[in-house]
Amino acid sequence: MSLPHAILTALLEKPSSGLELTRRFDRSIGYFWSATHQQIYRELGRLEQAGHIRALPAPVPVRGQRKEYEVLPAGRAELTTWVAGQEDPKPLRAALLLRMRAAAMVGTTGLRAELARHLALHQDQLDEYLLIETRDFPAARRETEPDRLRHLVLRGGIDMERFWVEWLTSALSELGTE
Amino acid sequence: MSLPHAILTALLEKPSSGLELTRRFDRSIGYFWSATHQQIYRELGRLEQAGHIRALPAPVPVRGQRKEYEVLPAGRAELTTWVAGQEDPKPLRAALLLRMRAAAMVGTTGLRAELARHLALHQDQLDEYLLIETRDFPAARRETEPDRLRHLVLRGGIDMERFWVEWLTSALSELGTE
DNA sequence: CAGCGCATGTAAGTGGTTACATGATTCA
DNA sequence: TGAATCATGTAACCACTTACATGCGCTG
Repeated sequence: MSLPHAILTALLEKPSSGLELTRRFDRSIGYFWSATHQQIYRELGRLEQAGHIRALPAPVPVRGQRKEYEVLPAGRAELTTWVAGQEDPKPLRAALLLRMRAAAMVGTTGLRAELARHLALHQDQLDEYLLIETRDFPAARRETEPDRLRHLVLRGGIDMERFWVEWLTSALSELGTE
Repeated sequence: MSLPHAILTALLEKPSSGLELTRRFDRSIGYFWSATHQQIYRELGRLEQAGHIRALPAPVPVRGQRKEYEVLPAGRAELTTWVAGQEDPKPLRAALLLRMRAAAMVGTTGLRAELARHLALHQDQLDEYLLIETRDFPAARRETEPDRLRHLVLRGGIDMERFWVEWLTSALSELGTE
């Protein structure tokens, strides 16, 4: 039940339309909670139904017409409650690790290429995060609490990508060139 | 579409019944691809249907009677093909990071406790993995390729937990005691 | 033979993915 | 005015989760 709270957070940061949200999920929010536009529209409907958000007054509500949403007090309250809640970490779900374990039984044919491909992808992602860090969080901007929190989140993404880059590098070197 | 391949791998390592598989998923396999017994039974049915596995001959096939499965050549071939396949890494899905980002908007009340709780959980998991490592992968057992691969997988789990422990530690210290 | 644990299943609900549909706006 | 793009949505499907159902075998 995290998507609605992801949307509430995004809308608190800045009121947006469905498509704007989709783009912001593709960029920042989606780095730790991705969502497609179909999910987002469905959830926007539910949140409006529940009285957590509302569409800003528009002349005529027609399909295809841009609709901007903002968070209502009830929505902010809901999010505040959720922040204080508990949820156990989900066990890791890594198909690549599974592939490697399977390779232990049926041979490593084709595995190396996939490891190298993932290494490149994670390296790219890491570079992108580091770019965002220098752009959005220069030393001067790490003063206020909200900024420190958002920076911590980004640090999480950065360190996660570092983990993958290091693990993949060592895996490739251990597998050798064959 | 990874669950059937997880099951094929497990059954290649050792033919098992549904419940045995469930237990093994709770232990080793589930550390990177978890599954409940309901998923496993359903998938066993599909795999048998597809001719990838078969139930070992039993006197009378009755409900409630233990059924042992083994992998057929077609199943091994399917797994071999899958190992050589490609699949992009799924974006991270971490509710805790989302909570922190939400906290940047509505305040950190209750957040610290949850971070501390997760830290303890990840620390425990890390300890368990390290125990498994010393037990199952002493230096002497890292010779053969299958063992080296399985050890790499475990190393992935270990380093992932280390990442969380380190990130949570630094997050807690940065948040202060308040 | 009652109760409990083992083992295999069924059913309903939820969240996420993929494919497609439709209206509005802009611009060549 | 036709095509491309923006924007909002519907529908079908699939994997996973949660709750429950049923049968076997052992033990007190």
